[in-house]
Order: sequence, then C-alpha cells, then structure tokens
Amino acid sequence: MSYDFKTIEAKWARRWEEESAFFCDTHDFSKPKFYALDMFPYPSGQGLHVGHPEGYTATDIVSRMKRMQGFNVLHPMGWDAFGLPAEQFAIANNVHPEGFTRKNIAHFKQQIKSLGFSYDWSKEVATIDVPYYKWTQWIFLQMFKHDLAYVADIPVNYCPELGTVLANEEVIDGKSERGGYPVIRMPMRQWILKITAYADRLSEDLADLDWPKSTLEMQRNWIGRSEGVSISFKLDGFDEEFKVFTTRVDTLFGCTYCCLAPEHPFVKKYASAEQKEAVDAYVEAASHKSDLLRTGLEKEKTGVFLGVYAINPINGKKIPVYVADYVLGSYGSGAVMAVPAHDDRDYAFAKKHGLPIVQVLEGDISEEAFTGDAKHIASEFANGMNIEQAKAAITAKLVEMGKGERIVNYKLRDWIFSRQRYWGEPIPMVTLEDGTEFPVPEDQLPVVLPEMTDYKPTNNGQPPLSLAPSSWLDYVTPDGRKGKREVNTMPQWAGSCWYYIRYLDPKNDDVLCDEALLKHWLPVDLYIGGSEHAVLHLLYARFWHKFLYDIGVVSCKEPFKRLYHQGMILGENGEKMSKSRGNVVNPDDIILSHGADSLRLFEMFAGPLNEVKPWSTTGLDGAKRFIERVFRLVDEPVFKERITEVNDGELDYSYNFMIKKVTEDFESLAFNTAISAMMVFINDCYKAKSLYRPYVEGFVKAFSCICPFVGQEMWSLLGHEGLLTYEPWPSVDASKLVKDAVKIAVSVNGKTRDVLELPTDAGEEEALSAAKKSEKVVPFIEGKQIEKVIFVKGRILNIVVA
RNA sequence: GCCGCCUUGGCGAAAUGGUAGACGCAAGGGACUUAAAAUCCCUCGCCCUUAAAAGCGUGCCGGUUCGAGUCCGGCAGGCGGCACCA
Repeated sequence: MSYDFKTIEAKWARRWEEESAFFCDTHDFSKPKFYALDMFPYPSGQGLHVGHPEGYTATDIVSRMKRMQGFNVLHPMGWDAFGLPAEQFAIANNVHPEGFTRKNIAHFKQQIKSLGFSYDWSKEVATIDVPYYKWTQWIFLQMFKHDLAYVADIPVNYCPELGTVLANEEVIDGKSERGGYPVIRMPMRQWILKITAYADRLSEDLADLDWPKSTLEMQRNWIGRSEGVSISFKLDGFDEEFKVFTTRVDTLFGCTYCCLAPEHPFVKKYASAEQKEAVDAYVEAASHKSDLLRTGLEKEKTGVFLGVYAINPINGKKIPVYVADYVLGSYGSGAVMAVPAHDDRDYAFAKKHGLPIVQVLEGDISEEAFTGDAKHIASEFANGMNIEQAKAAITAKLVEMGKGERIVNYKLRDWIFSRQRYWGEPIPMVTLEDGTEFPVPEDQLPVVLPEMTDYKPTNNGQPPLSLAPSSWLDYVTPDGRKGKREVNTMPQWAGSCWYYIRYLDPKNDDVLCDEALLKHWLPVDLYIGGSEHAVLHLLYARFWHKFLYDIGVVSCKEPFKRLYHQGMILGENGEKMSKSRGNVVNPDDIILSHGADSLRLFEMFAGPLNEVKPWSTTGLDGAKRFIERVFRLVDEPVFKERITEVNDGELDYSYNFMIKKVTEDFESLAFNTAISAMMVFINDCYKAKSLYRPYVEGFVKAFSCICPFVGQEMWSLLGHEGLLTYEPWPSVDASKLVKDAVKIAVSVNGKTRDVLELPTDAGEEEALSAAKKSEKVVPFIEGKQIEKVIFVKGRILNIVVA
C-alpha cells in the first residue's frame, strides 16, 4: 500500500477528535508549563489563506515537541470576530453580522482542523461571545475607575466612507488601514484610553523582551521617547508665559523667533490688532487641512507673524512670535523655539520669511542648517563647549532662573477607543441627564448588543446604536437617575488585548480568569503572528496587560515573553498573492491534491520562518515526494524487512546527529534546516543494510511534529496502538557523535590545498607532518620559510609561509 | 529625510570567523520497463580543459585577521516602518 494521504488524514483526525488528544488540563501544575500562542485570525468570508498555516504549523511543531518533552502544553485557538467586514456584509445583504461571522468561524474551524494542528478546542474563545465580552467590558470599567478612560471632544480621524473614526495607528498616509479610504480631521465626542500614562513603561520594558529587533525598534519609535528641556518664554508687554520643548537647549542663544501651533490658545488671545485678520485666516485655513496635507506632500513652511514678541530667557532679547502649522498642537506644548542656524525646518522658515539667523556653533550654514556636533562660539558662558556640555550648562542656568526644567516627551498619543459602529463591544457607560458619565455597575454586566435591523450609521454622523430600541437605550441608575446608554462601541482591537488570558479559563463566569491559573501560565512562552501588528495589537495588548498588572489581576509585567513573526508567502511569480494578480493559492485545494502533511512540510522547508518566500508548486511536489520516501521505510517490504532489534552501529552517527540538530532547530524555530537534517538521515537509511528499530521510531517522533498524520500512521504501522502525543522525545547519545576520523582542511596562507583524513584526536604535530607529505600541499610550501602554523582541532590546519 | 532588515548557483536556500553552495527544486544523462509513470544511480557556480591541476567566485570599494559570506568603515540596490515629534 502506498502513501494514501486522504485515508490517513481522515483516520487520524477522527481519532484525535474522539480522544480529545490535545486536551490540556490547565489545573495540572505537576509538569512544567509551556504556553504556545498563535495570533487568532479574523474569520473573513474568504476562508483561510496559505499564510495562516505557516505560523500555525510553527507553533504546532514546538507544541508537539514540548508535549513529548514532558511539558504541560497549552495550545489554544480562537476568533477575533468583531470587525468591519462583517458589518459591511450585513448592511449590503440586509442580514445580521453575527450570522455571517458564525458561518465564517465554522468554515475556518473546519479548515484548521483538517490541517492537523494540535489545538485544545475546549479552550476556544470568540471575542463576540457575550460571556467573553462581558469581561472586555469589565476591564474597560476598571480603566474608567482608574481614570484611564475619558470622553472628550477632540479632532479625530474620521473616515466618511467607513462612517467611523480611526485610531492614529489605523491611519496610513491619510487613508484608512482597512480599505484605504480617505480620512479627514474633525472634532467629535470620543472615548479615549490614556495609553500615554504608560508611555514610559511601554518603552522601557521593551528591553527585557525576546522579540524581533525590528519590532522592538518600531514600538520604540512609535512611542517616541525624547528627553529635553521645557523653557518658559515671557510675552513682551504681557504678564504671561508660554512653554516650548526642545532637545537642543544648547542652541538657545541662537533662537531668533518662536512659533506656536495654530491650536495654541495664545494665538487667538494675543494676536495684535493689525495682524488679527491675517492670523485668523491662517488658523482657519490650517484647521481645514487634513493631516496628510499639513504634514505630508506640502513641505513648504508657511506661517504668519502674530504681532507680538517674546523674551528669550537666556539673553533677554526680544524675538517675534509666529503661528505656523509645521508646529504640531499635539506634541510637546504646541510651541517651539526656532534656531534657524541649527535646525533644518527653522532654517527653511527663516529664509522664507526673512528672519535673522544667528549661528552659535562652528560649522557651515551658508546653504543649510548645521545640525552636527561642534564647539559653541556665540553662547557666552557656554563658548568652547560641545553640544552635551553646553546642554548641561545652559539647562543648569535655566533651572536656576526658574525658566526651565528637564522633561521627557512622547510621540505616543492617547488611544481613541470609540467607533461609530454596531458590530463591536458596547461601551458599558451611561450618559446621565446632567451630562455626567456613569459606569454600568459590574453586576449588570454584560451590556449585550441589542437586536436591530439596520446597522448603517445615521446620516448626521450618529452611530447605529443611536437607533436602538428605547428599551435598550434608556437607563435608570440603581438610585433612580435617568440616562442614555453609550452608543459608541469599542474598536476591534479591544477583544484581542486580553484573549491570551481568557484561554486559561474560558468558561469562568465569576472572574475573567482564575488567579492561580494566571500565576502559573503567564506569560505566554511563544507567540507567533504577522509583523503587521507591530504597533497596533502588540502595543495595545501590552498596555492592557500592564494595567491588569497594576490592579493586581496578572502578576507579570509583560504578556508575551518570546515573539516571532512568520514571513509572508508570495505567489509563485514572486508577487504578493491577490485575486487581481490571479496568483492566490487556496489551502483547501492543496489539502485535496497533496494532503495537509505536504502543505505543512513544504511551508516549513521553503526557507527561514521569518522570511518572505514564494510559493512553489514543484517545491510542494518535492515535499510530498519526501513524505512518500519516508513512508516507504515502514510500508515497503524491502525496507520493512531491514528493521531490526539489534544495532549494527551503521546509523549511530547519522541518527544522533539528526536528533540533536532537530531538537535544537525546533527550539530556535529553524525548521528548514531541521528538515534538511531529516532528509540526510533518510538518505542514509536508504543506503543502510539494516534499520535499528529505535532509530526509525525516534525519527518518526520528530517527523510527526511536522507531518502529524503520516507520522502517527507510521507509528501505528510500527506496531503501536496508542497516539504519539505523549511518547517521550528521543534522546541523543553524545558518545555516538564522536567519529574515529575527521577531515581536516589544510590551507597555505588561508587557501585550502588539501583535505586530510586524520584521527579525531590528532594534534597539531601529527596534522602538520601529514600535510607535509601531501602532494597537493608540498608545491606550495616547498623551499619556503614556514612562519606560523594555525591548528584548530578537527577543523583546519593553516600553514603560513613567507 | 530618519530608523531597521536584506543582497550567496538557473531557482528556494545552507554555512559557532575555519573545506562556500549542505538539503531541496529545476535541468541533463543512465538503470529498470514492451512503453510511460513511479523508483534507483550519476552530473550539475564560472573559466580553461579530453581530463586533471591551476585560476576566479557570496551586490560594489576598502579595512581588521594566519584565515572574512560571516567582523568594521563607505557605496549601490531591494524590502519594511516612521515621517515637520522641535
């Protein structure tokens, strides 16, 4: 019987299901724990694509190995199920988004099951489940109680096409992250989470994480911590000061004007009578510009003189104050000191408006600002100092004068947390008739989404829930005050902020998770998912986790100890898979044509997990061919007969080397090289006269992590009744890894001339005398002075001649 | 513009500073077969060559080293992220 993947895969999928083979008793603390987590998918209408199994196979391989190594492994799966596409589908087809979503979940689940992942389905969660989002709402209430959630009328990123606001993280080049629709700025009442209160810790704690460097860097840049000095400038003729933030306090003597953001309160208040008209017109125009226009393409520095002056605190000089939209209202204090000689933007602005340029550091400023380090030449007491020294000296002076203080600023802004959508968690708040915000009491959770027939936002910008029946909308507090429920819902990111916690205890209705389980299982040991979440999900989840730490729910500071990103799988033509390019590969087709094991093997062998790699039909054929080659060892009589109970030693080295390599490579997620080591072993098996049974079985265990169906089938063909799941992981006999003889490269002046076979313990002298006898080496050293000999045992002998 | 990553055969790739190209794909040749498929064996960086040996070779230029794909400096190209953050 040859390799019949359809029968094999159906058979073992059924058996695993029947026996709940991968059930994890989270309350069993007797074994060391291992928590392997996948980023749970959004169950889209298209079903799984071939990118999903890539990351899932990686965590599955590690999970299977860890189980065999004696760990209690938690490997769960769930659904990030709230979201825009379902709502848009519902509107277009006049159905409820939940039905569509549930159908997609069922489809995803069936697809995932057919791929042989060892998930414990008893832990499954979906963010749309009422018992789940009850606790999402509970966490929100705790944040509200700790002053981390507030409402404000603020300028937001509004997407008319989607009919909702978006977080800063969801806006890319002035367009929505989902759909790519234009986004405009407009003021709106919004719920906001004070993520900035955690900016310092979110930035600092990155240092302890085993995460990809690039992701750490992206988060660091996004949070944008910067140390500097806040300086007070007095307005000339008024008893009023404004503050500017600078990281280059050393250049203060070169400050020749100041700029305020259009949003700065002083702009309207202190613009002079003559300038008022021009200033108002400028501010008005700036408020209509979208962020894209204001910060993007249009690099020209515009601005208008306010008609007032400020006093530079360090030298008492009177300098003009401008309003300019290159100054952002949302960063620092919304005001800057301008030093044209040593800042590119200020240079451009000063040139355009004919403002004086005062050079304080040595350097060429004839064409552009000088921003490098140099000696100060016009900074009075700081002359002769470099940047660092001058910063210290001038800061000290400002502090002494009471005009400056060291502060830290962040680029990170608070998280706009409300969406004008139906298909999201209701925000458990009520606006009372007196206008105050009232949190729904915890014992009244969950606030369940009301049944509705229309999910469209109203045309006056009100969220769909504003049309909910009054039985839902109207609320009376326990002490009799009346109010209306919040009609905004949470963004899709809310549910994914804490799902890894709920997996531990998914059915608990009393608390979001049992305390003992939290202590034992967190943090997540291995988290694999796409890098597109580097600053969205992965930042938000860290924020929530830190909050839960502060209120004593979790006991570790970070949720995900080790993070890894799988690389994208491109189409066969090397381009991104897309319907329009016609290069999409559907995993269902592959399972039918080659089987799940071949798909898993191919994706793991195609290249390093974190790299972008193209799909390859012939590569997939090759994967299947290897499985068939492996399968033959226990299936074809000619090989079966070679399996013996006595070890003739022939495969000792090959087997032990393979197991060692595979164990290390699985641990470091280098599956492509682990597989190549397995291929080498199998090639050796084909040449061997006999196959020592324990070696064949050890191989099958390792192989079954990648190809679980055929691995299990082979295990059964080798005469075992049970499942492989908890069979002990094969061990390595290190003594078998020592060879009697080694090949040593002999090089002359670094160029390899011969390879000699020498006893393993051969020393330098033995190697050198052997080399001197080699006819390939002799011509290169003959008649020359040997100046030096470098010998690395078991590796190389390098002879240096004059 | 700034930050990070990457660049090795026809292709995917491998190589604790120590024999560059393991393993696989594609290609070519052979065995088996009436034939094909499957399988098994062999060849497979470039140049010169009947062959061997020598020479060249990890994007480009330079450096460190007995020895560099690997470390350092500069440049080019590609990918990802941020983008007036003072």
